[in-house]
Amino acid sequence: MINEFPAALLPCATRASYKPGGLIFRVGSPSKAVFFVEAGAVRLMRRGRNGEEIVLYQARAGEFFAEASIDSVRYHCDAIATEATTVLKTTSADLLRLIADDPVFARQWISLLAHQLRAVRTRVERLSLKSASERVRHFLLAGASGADGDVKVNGTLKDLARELGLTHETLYRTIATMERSGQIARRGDGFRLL
Amino acid sequence: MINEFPAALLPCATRASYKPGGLIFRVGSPSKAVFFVEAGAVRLMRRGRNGEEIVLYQARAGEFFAEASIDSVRYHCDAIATEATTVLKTTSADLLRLIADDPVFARQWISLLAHQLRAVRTRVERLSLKSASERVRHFLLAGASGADGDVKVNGTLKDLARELGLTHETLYRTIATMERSGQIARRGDGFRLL
DNA sequence: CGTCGCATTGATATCGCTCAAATCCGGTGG
DNA sequence: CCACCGGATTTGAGCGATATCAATGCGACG
Repeated sequence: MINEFPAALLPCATRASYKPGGLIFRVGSPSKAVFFVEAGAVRLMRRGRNGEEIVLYQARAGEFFAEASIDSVRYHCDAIATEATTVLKTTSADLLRLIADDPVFARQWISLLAHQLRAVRTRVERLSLKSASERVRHFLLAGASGADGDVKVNGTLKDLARELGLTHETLYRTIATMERSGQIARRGDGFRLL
Repeated sequence: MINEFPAALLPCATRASYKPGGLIFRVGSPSKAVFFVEAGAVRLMRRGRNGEEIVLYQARAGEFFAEASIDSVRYHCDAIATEATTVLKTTSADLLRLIADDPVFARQWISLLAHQLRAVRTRVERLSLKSASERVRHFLLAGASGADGDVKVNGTLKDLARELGLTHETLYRTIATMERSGQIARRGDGFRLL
């Protein structure tokens, strides 16, 4: 897995900084670049016809975003910095050149895309669950990476609610109910499945 | 986009046939191969804890599946033929060799993964919509490829319901309501957004 | 001709959404 | 240091949409 910006691309990359709420690109604009988050966080989102926010992806430090736009003409979503953020951006052309010239990098890039694909499919699976508590349980199972089984939540619970396809009120209530009935334990921003 | 099996892989590929309902691989078994559907259809699915089916992907003729398993140890879902199906299967090792040796194929494979990624993200967006009619509308907008704006539904409406994260009863009712109120038109297995 | 699965519609219950209000907490400016 | 502000968190009340259970028709297929 790539979690550093490839050195071979550094010469062609440009650095950009954004304030919280800053717009990086907009849905429908020509997709010329692929991005890498150096620091901060970026939210990829679209708006439904009623104006509700749909978060497609939340990219954090060390992650690429808009990776799939290499052979797409336009961006399919808005990209907005949720905090103070610096990104590196390369043109699709440069990236394609590196892929063509460097088989090792091509292999890494394929791994990256495959990993993303598995992650998004996991999310589809989660959103296919009909009950709120099942989604929370699925989330905790998938994220069970912490040593003691604790899952740390990045960002606010409100953000998590959006990721789970729930309103924040429902998520708060669901967490409270699951905690009371002894299904999960909570410690600060960490959760554990019991 | 790749819609034929790459000739360079043919020597290393093996062909297999399955009857309707035949099991191709099971969740948790070691992922050694990547598959290509020659004819028929394959459903990638998991089961929730209540036994309900969650369809992750429906692969049809000319499509790969389990593409993301190249650098994964185990399959994360079941693969089942929904009709009489023949597949070509290659080992991950052979595929990786081709990627390393043939930059043009590597490029095509990256396009394939990027395309899959966009498709799954579209589905996440759809599942994030809270109302049944919004999901139907979103589906028809995304699939608006037909000449006269008609979207042909592959498979049964029951399958579509699963893809939209709805029960089949709700989908039937939603379609009926939208048709009565003039939002969509229906002609056999084709639908149009008005 | 019987069976099986899809399509369709009805009745009902439940879960999550919506609107609303109160509290908490971190940051900011005076 | 304190007052204030905005956003997150939490809980309440009520409603509506969707799931669930149930029944029927229909076509395909053996």
